[in-house]
Amino acid sequence: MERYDPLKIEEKWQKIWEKEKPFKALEGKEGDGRQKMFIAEMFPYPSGAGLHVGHVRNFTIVDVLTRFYTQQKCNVLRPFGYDTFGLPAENYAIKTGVSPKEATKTNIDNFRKQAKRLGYAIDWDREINTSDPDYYHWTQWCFLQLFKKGLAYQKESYQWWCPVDKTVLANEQVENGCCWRCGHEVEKKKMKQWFFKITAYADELLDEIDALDWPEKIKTMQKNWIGRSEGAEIDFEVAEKDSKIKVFTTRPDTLFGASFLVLAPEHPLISKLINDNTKAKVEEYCASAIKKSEIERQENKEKTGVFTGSYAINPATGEEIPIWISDYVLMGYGEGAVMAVPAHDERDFEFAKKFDLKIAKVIEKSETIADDDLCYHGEGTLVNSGKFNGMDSAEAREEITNWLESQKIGKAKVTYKMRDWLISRQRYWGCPIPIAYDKNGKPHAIPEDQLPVVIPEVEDYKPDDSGRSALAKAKDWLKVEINGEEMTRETDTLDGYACSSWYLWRYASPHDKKHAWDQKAIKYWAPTDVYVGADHAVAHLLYIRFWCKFFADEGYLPFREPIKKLIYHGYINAPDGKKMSKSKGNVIDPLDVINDGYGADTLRTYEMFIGPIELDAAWDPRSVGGVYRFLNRCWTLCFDKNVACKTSFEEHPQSLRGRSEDPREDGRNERPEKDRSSSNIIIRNKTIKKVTEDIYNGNFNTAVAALMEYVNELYRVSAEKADLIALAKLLKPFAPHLASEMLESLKADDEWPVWNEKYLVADTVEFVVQVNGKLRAKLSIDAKDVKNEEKIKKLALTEENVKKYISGEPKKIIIPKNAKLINIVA
RNA sequence: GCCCGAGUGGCGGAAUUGGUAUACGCGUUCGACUUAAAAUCGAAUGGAGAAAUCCAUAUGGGUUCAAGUCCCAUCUCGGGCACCA
Repeated sequence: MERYDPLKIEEKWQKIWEKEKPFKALEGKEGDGRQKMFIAEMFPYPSGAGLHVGHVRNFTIVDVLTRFYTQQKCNVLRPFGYDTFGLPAENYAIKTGVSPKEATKTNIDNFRKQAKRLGYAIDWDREINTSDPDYYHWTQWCFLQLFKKGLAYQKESYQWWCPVDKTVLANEQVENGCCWRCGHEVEKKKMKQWFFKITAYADELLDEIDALDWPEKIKTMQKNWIGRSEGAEIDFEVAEKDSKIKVFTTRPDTLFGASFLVLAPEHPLISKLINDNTKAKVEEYCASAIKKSEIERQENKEKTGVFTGSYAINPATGEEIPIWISDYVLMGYGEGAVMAVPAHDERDFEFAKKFDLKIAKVIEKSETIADDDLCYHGEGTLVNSGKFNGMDSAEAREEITNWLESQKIGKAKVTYKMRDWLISRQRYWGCPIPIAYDKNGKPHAIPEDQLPVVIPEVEDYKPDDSGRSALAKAKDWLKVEINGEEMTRETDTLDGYACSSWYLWRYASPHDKKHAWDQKAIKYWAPTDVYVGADHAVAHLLYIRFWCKFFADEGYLPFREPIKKLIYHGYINAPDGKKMSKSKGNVIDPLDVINDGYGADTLRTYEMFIGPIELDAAWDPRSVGGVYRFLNRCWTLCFDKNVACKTSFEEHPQSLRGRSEDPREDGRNERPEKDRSSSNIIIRNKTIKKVTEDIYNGNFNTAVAALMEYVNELYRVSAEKADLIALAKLLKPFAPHLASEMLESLKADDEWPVWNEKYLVADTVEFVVQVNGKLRAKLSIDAKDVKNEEKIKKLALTEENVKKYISGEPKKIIIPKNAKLINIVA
């Protein structure tokens, strides 16, 4: 027998797949009648380091599903692409002078080569690359659609600015007050920037989460991120001045207890509220608060603030209340101003204590609540609240809101934590925003027939502190004529997340020169049936939902949710459980694992076996060896005739067909192999069922375990040809090269096998006998008697070891429907 | 602080959703083959005990004929959010 040589057989099959393209998605009529499946991973950023084990986990999950559905004769679209804009390529360019375009090409070539080495069932004719002008042409087109509808707009405001990468960042890209890319502390900078109005879809994004087949964890994170709060907007008149301050509160029921107002330091009305006495102090406070970094704010949560010198009038009590400024009030949320109710809000309470402000109790908690805190923020009964006294707080929220509305000084309002999506980046290596400015600085869309706006080559990629990207250095490129008018191009590029907010739809018609996506193709393929990834729980997965809803509204998409099922997997860590990183020197290179002689099949199968897919897992080199042993045993079973098929194939012509699971009802039951064979049918059918269901449910680790059990069992009972065929078919999604080799030698196709329920039951069934819930005996019951409770009871009660624990008549005997078990209560 | 998860052998992890706890793999031990080693094959492997049996799913209670699974409290770890009014 030839020994298992993964490197040799993998090369052989990869050559065949390269030539025959068996994974090409069928178009139009060819695919008719088959169920379509669109499966994709979150496309990778092709780094210079090549694939890492995390990519392999990601891509292998997709591959297992792709092959599983392909073997079931579905028409599967499994494309591949590269998310290529971004800082690493640009920083590499700054360091080495190699253009990002060139570096990207090298990296893509390497990624493609490595992905092919892993034997992935990819339709390579559908590759996309976000930095290809043929692609970003349509990213710019998408931008213009949003711009036309007013959903892409400019706003001057304070934004997170990374002083190292010299660009602004979206809220989602600031982690613990630091830049998500370089880790440096971010600063606030006031700039005019482009935004996408994602908040216009806040309600729909929230409402449709529940129906998605996504992990609960992600759904909860998105809900929290959107952060919907219901409450009221209330106008407070400023005393002796002709202006109003709007506040947002979720507790209008506490209005009578509002004893001062607090504004955010960025609040636009501040300049009107100060007087000669307070001016200097207020201006100093605001300037320093705005300058504070997020980390400084987090470290020092002690309340600070300053009095403006003005008073507002509480519309409920008519009382004059002081207006303060504090950085605990955020300009970006609600109205950037709050009515402070220190008796019933922790933060207002702290502030009032510190600055010795009035605390007025308006909610009486019920006596059953043991809460001695001076500040009570729960529900209760209204007191000191005029005509609302005695009312329940929940009811009072509605009643007071109604009263405010009748007085035209307030109304019910819903507010979200989510802000609009900041998309401007002051970087070179990104999709240029297709906008130009006229002499007056007014933005105009670049006409669609002038797209794409191609990234110009520049000498120096380095950004500076000007707040403009390196594109500003391409002087000729900056000038553009629109409708005969000379204009200057926008030099900001789009956040990379914009490029990945529509790429799934591009896969439907990746080479379309006239449209972002072809209507017929998108109708057939989308939405994505299964999407696999890690990370990006909020940002990417929220943005793509937002664009989907927008383009559905515009009539370009026939669905409102882009992803039916989401598989969100954990990371693979180093053997010590720590994150793999170059600096720690604990990185496992998947290509090394392959080339060490284990091969791609072992690597793939190991990563599916490593643990539950949603959990992080630590790399264990010894377990890799265990999986290799398993595949080796499969090989031996199939190709070493001394182990496998001790009875030669020719004696069982009926099982040569491989598909029949009913070979023994033809009068040949007298054969001595009868017993062996019937036990083979049972384990074979059990395994087919288990593996099929596990893959459906994403339990890849137990699917592999079931295959291992099957192989162990086949070593014990010795395999029939039908066993080997079933094994190879079930193994193919995980170890496609080995399985192909086996199927070729067995002269079988790879159609997914089907189990037959009637073969799942053996002739005799083992019953467990419990006394008071403790295992005391086991019975062997004839399959035909499993429903015969009287017989089972009788048999159980005659067991010596059962009698021992029973004195007299049993009180109760329970035989559950769904378990082979009898429990005697003595 | 708030909101989610999760705690099972020496290790990674199974357990039909309330029904035989520890599948599968790793590791360890013994045996076969070999001059020898590797590879491979076979056996054993939660703890205590000679055995019957008893004790074990983070801890303490509870519900149930029956709890890893459900309920209450506590502890520990991981993740997310974090002055969002």
